Amino acid sequence: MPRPTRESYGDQKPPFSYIALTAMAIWSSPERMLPLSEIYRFITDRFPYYRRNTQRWQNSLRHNLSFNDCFVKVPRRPDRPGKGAYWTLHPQAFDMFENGSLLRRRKRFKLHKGEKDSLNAELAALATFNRAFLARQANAPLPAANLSSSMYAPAVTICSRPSPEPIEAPDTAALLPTYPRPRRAFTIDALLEPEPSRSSPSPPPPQPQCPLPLPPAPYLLAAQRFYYKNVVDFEDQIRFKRINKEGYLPFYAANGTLKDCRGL
DNA sequence: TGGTGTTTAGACTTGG
DNA sequence: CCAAGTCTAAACACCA
Repeated sequence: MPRPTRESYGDQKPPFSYIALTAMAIWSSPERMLPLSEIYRFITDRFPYYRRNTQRWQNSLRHNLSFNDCFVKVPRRPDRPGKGAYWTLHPQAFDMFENGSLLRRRKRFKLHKGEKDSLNAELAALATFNRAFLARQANAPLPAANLSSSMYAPAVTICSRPSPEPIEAPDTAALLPTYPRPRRAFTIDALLEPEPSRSSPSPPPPQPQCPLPLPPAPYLLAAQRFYYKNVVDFEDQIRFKRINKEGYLPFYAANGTLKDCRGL
């Protein structure tokens, strides 16, 4: 029995749920997040079955994105306006599919209320920041370089393996910025690194000169760390060897991307 | 105005 | 058999 490949489905409906297809699309993207239109494109590119009746399955797919906690909507960067947000997988959802099988999930991925509230608060803060940023930029535009923030889609790079370091459950409280603080590059790295030393011998006390509340709890950094710990290492453990018997994906995760298993 | 996102509802499938 | 998971449809709101 030949291995199922993405090409072998032809016009047949692939044995993947919409959740799995969406996760696959997100997973395959370099930044681990995609706008809705790109998710559509991933699916239609790879599975000819979905090139027809688009209204039906796209409605279902959108339903799944909204309904399932495993998908997280990430606001666009303020300097990259466009239609719709980016979608990513919740960090705890990376192991949602048992042993890499995307046929059926173990169980529904459900956030506890506290977790959901916390996540919503983060995203709401990010959206608020966007609005405040745009309002301020309308008065005094900032150089574009200041916007190379990795907090927004699609600038987060989850696929690149960070330098080896002990990875623990992200302590979001520890990642909260302190106030007041001087203006600095608005990147996660910049926000997390120690305050830059100043050349002046007696630096003035920090002034509350940053009128914008910085977004709290860099959720995306947590996602990045979780990805490194649970997905990148995951590739070394399994390569979907039971692909024929149980219909596992013809892909495996490697270096942050999906590779084709045919020929393994 | 069309694409996007949310919500509800019901039917069907699957696993325990 | 029941609960969980999935699929489909539909209505509606929001926004670029």
